[in-house]
Amino acid sequence: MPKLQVASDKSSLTERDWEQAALNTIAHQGVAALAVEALARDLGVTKGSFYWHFANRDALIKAAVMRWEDNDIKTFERSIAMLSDPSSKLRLLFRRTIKEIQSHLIFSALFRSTDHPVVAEVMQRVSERRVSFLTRSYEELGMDSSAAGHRARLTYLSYVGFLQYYQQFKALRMSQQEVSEYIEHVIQSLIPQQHEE
Amino acid sequence: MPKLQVASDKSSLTERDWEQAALNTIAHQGVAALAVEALARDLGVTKGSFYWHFANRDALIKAAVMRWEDNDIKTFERSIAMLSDPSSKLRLLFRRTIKEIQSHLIFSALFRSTDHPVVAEVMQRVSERRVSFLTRSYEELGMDSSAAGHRARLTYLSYVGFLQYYQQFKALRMSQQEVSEYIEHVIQSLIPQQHEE
DNA sequence: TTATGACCATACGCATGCGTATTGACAAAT
DNA sequence: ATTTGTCAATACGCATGCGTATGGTCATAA
Repeated sequence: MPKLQVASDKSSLTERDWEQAALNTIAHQGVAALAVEALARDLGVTKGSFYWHFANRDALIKAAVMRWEDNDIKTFERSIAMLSDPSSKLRLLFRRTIKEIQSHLIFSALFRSTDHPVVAEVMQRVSERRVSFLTRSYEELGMDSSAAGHRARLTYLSYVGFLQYYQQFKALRMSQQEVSEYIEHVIQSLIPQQHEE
Repeated sequence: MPKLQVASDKSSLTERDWEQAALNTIAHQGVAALAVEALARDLGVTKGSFYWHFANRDALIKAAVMRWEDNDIKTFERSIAMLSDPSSKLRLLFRRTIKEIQSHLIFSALFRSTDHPVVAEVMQRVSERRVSFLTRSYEELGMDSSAAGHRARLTYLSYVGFLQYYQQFKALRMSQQEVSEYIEHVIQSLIPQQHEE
């Protein structure tokens, strides 16, 4: 009979554990660097165990990436989507860029690995959702549909570029302070200000 | 005695030929996908030839990437640097994003491969040069030093993000027309307008 | 206490890709 | 005509990494 695995019981591994470890590797070294034998080593077992839990490497990637997407959606809906003022939404979203680093690192790594079909599919959906959200927010701030769409793309793509730059040259330049100032500049530059007279 | 190779003489290959082929592969499949045996196949020879021209794979990457950087600098200095009006410089630079696709594809591919030390070094220099140029241009347009720096980063990183998105989902969405409109929106949004009264 | 199912180790086959060693072909110089 | 230097083919060794096959351990259910 199947065993009921409790969180603290680390006597044996579950699919979840493997997916979690996979996401960790992806975050720091990218999808290409994800090797099952290395992963098994990290988890203190051999790959004989891996192939009991998953059919192959691709199945792991798929499961891990979809778990990330799921978590991404839930986190978003528990925070930003609950705000009503569009300007506040955007500001919070922008400032989020430097919090919850792990999730952003995964995002960035996945964005660079769209040669893998499953990853491409997921990043497709993620991009669409985020750009749509941004477009709606800019429309609510009074921009016309066309401008809002372009501004949404500009916003999203500057986010993509920032993460890539920040991740790859991280030991480099730009203190935490500078990053904060940069984000505030972006807020000033991209979010239309409401001058109520 | 060494043979003097003319451009049209394709009876045998030169270092340049290998570097050119390497850059082409990098542009379309990234640095990681660069394999000497596959490259030799593309050039119609075997790898026995490759190791006569280069010590190893890394030497090829280094030579190819540095050739690209060199060409990048020269192209820049032959066009944009020659303009005097900073606003014109920036506009031309932005609109360049959709021309000379090959060079942009290489840029984007290299930016995703900074795990390779030589590539990291080159992209480091390239990034610095471009951000510096943008910063100076924005300052010439009247922005203060701090704002100009941030705006330069925002500009550069949105460029990085755009290329990555455009490359990876290229068959997808966004017609040439849409891209043009997007670029014009970016120009409007990021370049301060001179209202002379 | 025996049997079953969950989890893992060991050992293998196979493909890819780097780098080396050796030999060959062919043009230009002597 | 012979030699020398340039470019390339062939064949090998080696490492990595995927996937499979098979057997072992250990808890729990019967």
